Amino acid sequence: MPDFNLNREFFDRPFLDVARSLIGCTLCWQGCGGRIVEVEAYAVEGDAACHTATRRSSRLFYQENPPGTAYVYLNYGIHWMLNVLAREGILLIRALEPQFGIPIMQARRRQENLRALCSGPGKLGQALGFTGMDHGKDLTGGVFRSGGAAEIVADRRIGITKAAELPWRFMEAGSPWVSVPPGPFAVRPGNADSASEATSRSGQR
DNA sequence: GTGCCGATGTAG
DNA sequence: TACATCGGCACG
Repeated sequence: MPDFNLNREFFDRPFLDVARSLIGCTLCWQGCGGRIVEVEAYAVEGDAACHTATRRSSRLFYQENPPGTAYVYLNYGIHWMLNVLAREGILLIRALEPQFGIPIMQARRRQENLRALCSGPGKLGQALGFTGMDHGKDLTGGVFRSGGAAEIVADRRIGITKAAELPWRFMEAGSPWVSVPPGPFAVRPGNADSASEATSRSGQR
């Protein structure tokens, strides 16, 4: 089984490729983390939901930092969101299967249930202890490591109002650790007939 | 199970 | 003012 560090070259690829590749990889931050099962992608150009569309400071940050840099920000005044810069895009790490430092994460979350530890970007940020102090840090030094093969499902992004129809929320198929399971619009990337796939999926519900 | 709602910081 | 969210509470 391959287990190598995800270096600068890994993140310096088209951001959608990086997003898909991250599923099944490992994230370990100061002893806490696990297997990544959900990642959302935002395009630096032409994506109304991306911070770069409305924030000059965000565009500047993207321009001044290389792929593999942490983009951490506070949302709703409460939740720290972990993102990683990639080529032409920013990737939100939304959920992972807890594997490392579980007692510490349980303490930070004040939550015993493993399913509730990292199943959402806010929970993940709290469990791993990310804060604004980590904004701008380099994550290519062993934080991310490759994992085994993963079957990918793509669905619409959630929690946003602008450009929400883009199928840029990537998950591991069948994973019980995601924030929200794939819905009727979910597709397997690379499937030519996504519409019929979505129809048959919704019909099985 | 569903749905509403308040918390709380900050960029624009 | 609008958020890339979450947990608690009401309901039944």
